[in-house]
Amino acid sequence: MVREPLGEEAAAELSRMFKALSDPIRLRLLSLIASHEGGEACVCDLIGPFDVSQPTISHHLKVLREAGLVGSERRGTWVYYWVLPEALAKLSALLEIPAASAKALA
Amino acid sequence: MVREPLGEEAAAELSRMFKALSDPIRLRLLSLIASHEGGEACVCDLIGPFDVSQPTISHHLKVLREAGLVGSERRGTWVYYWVLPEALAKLSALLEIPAASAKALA
DNA sequence: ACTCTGTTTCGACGTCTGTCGATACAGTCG
DNA sequence: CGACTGTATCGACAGACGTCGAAACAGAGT
Repeated sequence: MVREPLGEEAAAELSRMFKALSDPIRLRLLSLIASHEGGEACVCDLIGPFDVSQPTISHHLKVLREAGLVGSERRGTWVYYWVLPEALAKLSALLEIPAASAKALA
Repeated sequence: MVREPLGEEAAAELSRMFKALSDPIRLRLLSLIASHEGGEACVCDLIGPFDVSQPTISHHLKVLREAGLVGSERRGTWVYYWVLPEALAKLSALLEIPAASAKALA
């Protein structure tokens, strides 16, 4: 991000990912999934902690999935979600500002 | 994010920052500022690269500023913006998923 | 003081987003 | 097959968001 001014297409794709993270419920969902034992969680584990309805949680999970941040799979009765680490790593790397680039050190 | 399930307040604050990054123009603005010589840029440097009006750019800069991602200061005729590295570092660290936590390695 | 340039604020408009209840779909177990 | 549980989709609605043109504000220079 510091080296190149970030082209239009790249910015569009990245902004879609960040948009998925721009809701407090989705952030908490992601951290619940990531911190869940085995690295994955069933939808039924994700409804309890929130005050919103089940369809709303389902909607948020869909947003996370379509942003490429989580994967999902049905196994029998339940649907499991897990985090896709490459996606988060991509965003994390983008936000790393080399200390030498900070204004204070210029 | 992997260790603790991310409390409501923390999620709310972080989601505000991610929301500021959820627009392609704001992402490009941020990278333009970060990659600009000296680590800061004048608003007049930030208008040219975009197809939107100047008030719209000003609006986006305000969003970035209120999210705590950039600082700004008027010096004479021009207003300068710079990135606040601590804020980006905070988000970057949040998104770092230890490899051992990935589902594939569980 | 006046004007000119750079920047922000204001008011309005159409679109997108989060939420809900109701409903449909998927699998399991009698 | 039929009922039951878990999950996704649909349709609707209120509120938030990105954008614009017009207007206000801030400094610099004449």
